[in-house]
Amino acid sequence: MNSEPSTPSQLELERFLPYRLSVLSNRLSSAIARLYADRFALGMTEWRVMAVLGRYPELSASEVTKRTAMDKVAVSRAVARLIDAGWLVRDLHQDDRRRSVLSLSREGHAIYDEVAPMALAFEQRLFGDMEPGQLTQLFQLLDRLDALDIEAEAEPALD
Amino acid sequence: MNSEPSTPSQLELERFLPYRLSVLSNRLSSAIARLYADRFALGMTEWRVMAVLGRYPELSASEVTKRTAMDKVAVSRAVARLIDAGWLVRDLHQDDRRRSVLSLSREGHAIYDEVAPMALAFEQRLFGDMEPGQLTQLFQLLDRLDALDIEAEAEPALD
DNA sequence: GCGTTATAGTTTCACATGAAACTATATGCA
DNA sequence: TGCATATAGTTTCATGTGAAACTATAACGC
Repeated sequence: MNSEPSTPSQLELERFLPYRLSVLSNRLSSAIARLYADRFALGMTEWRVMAVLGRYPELSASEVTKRTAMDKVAVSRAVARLIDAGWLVRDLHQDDRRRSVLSLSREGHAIYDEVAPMALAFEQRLFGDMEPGQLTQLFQLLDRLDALDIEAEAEPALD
Repeated sequence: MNSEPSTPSQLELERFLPYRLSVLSNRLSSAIARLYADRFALGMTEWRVMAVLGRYPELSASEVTKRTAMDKVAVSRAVARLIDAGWLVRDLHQDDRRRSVLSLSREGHAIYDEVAPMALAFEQRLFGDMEPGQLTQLFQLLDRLDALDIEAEAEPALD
């Protein structure tokens, strides 16, 4: 699967960047999931919610939605399961009773404290030996792509 | 969502590369899917099968599986749907009647000829303005990560 | 205040997906 | 040959997922 980019005129899956990213990212995601799925009964969506709340407690569900780039249905379900498991507590916002206020429970935080370092070590293992400059470039690329308004492109006027 | 890498000790989703890749790749995939999902009744798995067979006809299902990095169940289903739609034809291998021999039909190839350039244009729009050297580095990074034996890491001995 | 509209979050439904079981064919070996 | 094992591909089943509908609360306009 080696490759050399150069404005190809034929679609070559191995050299097609969106495809390469998709395959890679799926591999990484399931490898990371293996860090916690077996030991704790924890899916990727649930772990993402915990990861955000471990760092930023007291978020509402929609704030979690924004930070995790998951949709609100997924967050709702993940939160329900986490509360059910006792790893998350939900309060209501004082001034706006529609909003929830989510935080990890003591047990949830214990899991977070165990899983987060494993995730970081994993990342370190993958990218740790890159030169700082390259890493910076990679992040700049990611930032640039994130900022791109991709959706509007496909259809001139999407309803 | 800006970021600067530096062996962080806290898990910050915005700076966690596997997460960033996952979010980006999902965005790209659905943007590309929008290129064909509406116009033709075509899912991502089916398009990937068509993309491979458009370039390399006469593959077996398991060869498609390898080239698309999809699992064989997904390929099997995609192939069934594509045959049903009349975009794919399946023969049996002469010497090994377990193996199928898959190729796009005339209609399937017409669709391929229409979608493939759109996909390439999309890629070009995203990555076209990168410097060649940077692109080469990106591909080298992808190749390196693809080659990494990630799975074995999570559990010392996975049964 | 009161009707309209917006927002937070949940539930429903229809569909996609992966693991495991299964069928069919081929290969290895006594 | 005939039995064990491997491989190609399909089907089944249980679970995950997003879009749309829905409920509840808040904000806005008059």
